[in-house]
Amino acid sequence: MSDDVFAADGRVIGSRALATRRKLLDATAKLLQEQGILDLRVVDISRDIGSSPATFYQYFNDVDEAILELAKEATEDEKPLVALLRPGWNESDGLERAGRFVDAYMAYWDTHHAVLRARNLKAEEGNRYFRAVRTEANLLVMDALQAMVAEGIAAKRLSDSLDPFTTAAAVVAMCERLLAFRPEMAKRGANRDAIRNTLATLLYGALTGH
Amino acid sequence: MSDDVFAADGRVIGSRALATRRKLLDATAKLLQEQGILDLRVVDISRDIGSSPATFYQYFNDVDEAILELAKEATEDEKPLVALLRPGWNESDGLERAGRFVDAYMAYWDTHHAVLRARNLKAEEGNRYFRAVRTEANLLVMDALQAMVAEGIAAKRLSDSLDPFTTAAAVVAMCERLLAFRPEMAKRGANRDAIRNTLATLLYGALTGH
DNA sequence: AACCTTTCTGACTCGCCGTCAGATTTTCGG
DNA sequence: CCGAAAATCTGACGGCGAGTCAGAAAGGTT
Repeated sequence: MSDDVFAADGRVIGSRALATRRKLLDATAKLLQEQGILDLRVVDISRDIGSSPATFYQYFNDVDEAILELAKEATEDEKPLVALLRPGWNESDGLERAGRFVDAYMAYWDTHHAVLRARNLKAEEGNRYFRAVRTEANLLVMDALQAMVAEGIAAKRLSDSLDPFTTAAAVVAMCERLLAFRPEMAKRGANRDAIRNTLATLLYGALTGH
Repeated sequence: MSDDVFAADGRVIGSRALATRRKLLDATAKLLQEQGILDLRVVDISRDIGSSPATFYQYFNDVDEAILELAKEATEDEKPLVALLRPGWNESDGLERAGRFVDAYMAYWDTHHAVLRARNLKAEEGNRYFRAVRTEANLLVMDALQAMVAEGIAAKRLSDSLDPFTTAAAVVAMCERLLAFRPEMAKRGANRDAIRNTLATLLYGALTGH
């Protein structure tokens, strides 16, 4: 296993090329945020770094491949969130623990909003690579959630008609959707605190039965 | 308000043209299901009805406009679901009522799966018309859900840290996501009954506090 | 049948994608 | 510091589907 980075044709690239590749990725992230994924053309990304489309294709087979790389980078930042999901929310400070998790998840989404929405969009479209990255990221959180649900069922705090995997998927669905839609929900009167507290209360309820 | 149907250039169309338009819509729905929204080209839709691309553009400015029409038709079938969402789930048959709603919602998604996913995809992409159709459809259900949440809070069964609108959005998010993902979740071991019962239990819990 | 309206389509232009041959820049042994 | 080899970059081109338009075909009316 090496840390070598490859060009689109498979060869290992040197430091100059690596810098060019990095510039392309940064430009992709920037344009993704500024003008959305639909108007993201290779010619624009290339122009942004003062280069030609052919250069882009030296490093990525298409725009999706660049976005996929950004999505993988974002997944790294999700890993620390799992530490906040440990059994024990049924104790007296459970609701506060739920709130801390929601805060961290919101901060994560704020940082990577454009890339995460693009990732989910591509996954929805059926792109297998984005599906895989998304699933990997979600499973990080879902594994921890499943354990909490299973514990709740074993302790008879939660109904045994709950399937732990499906419950975990539902919880992640709530979180992702409310955070992905936060800007639009604000227009309908749901501000940051309302979302934060509602989400924390719902998570606390679904995971502890209280 | 008339029921006249218009061509892309705004003129009212006759019965022959109406039939052609209908054929184009049906072909669009068929190909949407068969090959997904990404490979849905105007040339294919036209060829499917034995016509030319120019004919398609007589009735729709682009493929999105045809899909939008299909999405509006699907919304009609969602309206009856609201009748299943009435306050009173806190009574002894509450869980059964939740189950009946989930059954109806699952049947609705089974029927319109391809169109609803396409609608949500376009809404995610930021298309304002698809956003509007989706919001209209979701508000049908969310209004009823909000009323149930508000009642639960008033009766002290639910925490007052829940925002009714946000809670309704979260519930819809759970439902849509689990149903949209049902085929993929099945591969990870969550079958139809597991999803049905988990969803009913979670809804019952979030809306009644039990 | 002659004429008018509605509907349909062949053929065209346009813009972006992705490729490739060759130009340019960097690296490195001597 | 030079020249050759390797690495990197790019101008120019072919291809494909979108969308347009002038005129052909079909249908309706008297």
